[in-house]
Amino acid sequence: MSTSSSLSTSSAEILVIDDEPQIRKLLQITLDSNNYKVNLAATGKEGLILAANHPPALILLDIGLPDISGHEVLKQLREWFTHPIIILSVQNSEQDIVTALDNGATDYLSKPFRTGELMARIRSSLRHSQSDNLSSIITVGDLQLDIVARVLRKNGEVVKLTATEYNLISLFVRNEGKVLTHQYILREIWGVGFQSETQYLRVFVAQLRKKIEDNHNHPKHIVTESGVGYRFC
Amino acid sequence: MSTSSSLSTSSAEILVIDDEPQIRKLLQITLDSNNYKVNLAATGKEGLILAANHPPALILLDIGLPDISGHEVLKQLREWFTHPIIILSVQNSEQDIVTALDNGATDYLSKPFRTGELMARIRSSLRHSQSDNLSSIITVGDLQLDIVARVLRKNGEVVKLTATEYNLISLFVRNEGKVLTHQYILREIWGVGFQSETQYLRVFVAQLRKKIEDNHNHPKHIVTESGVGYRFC
DNA sequence: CCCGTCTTTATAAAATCTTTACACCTTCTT
DNA sequence: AAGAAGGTGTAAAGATTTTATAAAGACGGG
Repeated sequence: MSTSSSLSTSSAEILVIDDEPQIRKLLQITLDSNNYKVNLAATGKEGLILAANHPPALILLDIGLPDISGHEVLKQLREWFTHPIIILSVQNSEQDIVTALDNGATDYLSKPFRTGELMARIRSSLRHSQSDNLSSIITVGDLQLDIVARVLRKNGEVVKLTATEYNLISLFVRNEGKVLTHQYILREIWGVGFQSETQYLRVFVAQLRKKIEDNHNHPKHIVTESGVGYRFC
Repeated sequence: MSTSSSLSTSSAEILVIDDEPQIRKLLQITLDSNNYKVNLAATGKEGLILAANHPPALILLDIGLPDISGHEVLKQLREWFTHPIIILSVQNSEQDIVTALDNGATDYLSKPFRTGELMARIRSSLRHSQSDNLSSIITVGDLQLDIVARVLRKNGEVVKLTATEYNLISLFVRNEGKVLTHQYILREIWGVGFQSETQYLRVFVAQLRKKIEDNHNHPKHIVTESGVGYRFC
């Protein structure tokens, strides 16, 4: 996966998947002038192939594609592609946005967009995905996650976790401050097909809380968002 | 993308569709002196033709037209026209207003109206249609909605909201400045079939106000439009 | 076969949603 | 301008859904 080393902030490779020629043109010019290497795909199928053959540092994906739905492309990409995917969608399609975020989109932008804003988002997303990779230790409050060693520490002491527990806390830590829906978590940890097994999640969240919270009756790290999911702080 | 650039705030083109000569005259003078370019249509048919031949930045539409009903004009316009349409209606025709808003009107004004208020509404609508580029963080006054993280902040602090409360404030924030009818809100949040449950809405608006308004007896954000719906500012 | 881990079941507790009741405020009528 | 009528705000009780937790059963690697 991380063969595709996103180099220093500029000169990173970006894959654009969009069926509208004028948008592709605009993005090509804009990204080019910002020192990104650009690859273009006009269809979902083409995008999937290009991404697989030559994994970019970031993907810009139009959700309204003609051949395969952008949502489907996103799902297939997310089975292996861990770098940022920014969604482009037409205005006011709230449902599209929610679905896309639930399917693992990093961020989104509504068309029409100002190119300046797009560039800011690209920079921000790349910065994030880099710092994820570079510093293998992420610290949140009294917790430290060592991604390379696959170890969690609380106040310096190793917390003994099972594989699933580790995967879960890792997902939480990497998405600090963001509400993760039950479905999203289940898909990330257990895989597609387990999205209705919310009870698994409850059991493992309870176990994690016993191990990482000072007072597991008043959890400060793993916060319940009733009816939606959990948020890690 | 931004091909249909409505120019800088003034000198934008406005199309007035109204059968009453004295209203047309008044609007012509008022708009003119505010640096808008004005086109006038006396009938619905004429208005549709003018709009199609030369799309304006905003349309002022009288709902009580003699030839085609204003509602019909609105519907036909909304099949392709995405810029603001402000409705003018006679007093006491709340049903007309609600229907128009449901059909995609941006805002409404009851005749007789103060020209100052009309200008304010026009400015507000134009400002919106220019920058309705939803970014993943939308700021309105002291509130910030982070759609990606699914979190609302007030002065930087996270506001604890239930799922329904969040859905509601999200709808409001994404439609800032626009009147949302009870029916529309109920349909968006609870789904079709709940459109007569206006009491739900009152309860949840009250709860939201307690959480986001400085003084919930004098709400500044969620404003009541009596008989019609709510407007978020 | 044993041990650690995952899955499933059961149930108590918590949070949220719905409904009711009533006071209050607007708007319209006279 | 006063009263009536209808719309709105709020608290709180009841109903429902969602969540937490323990503990039993199932599974699989060594």
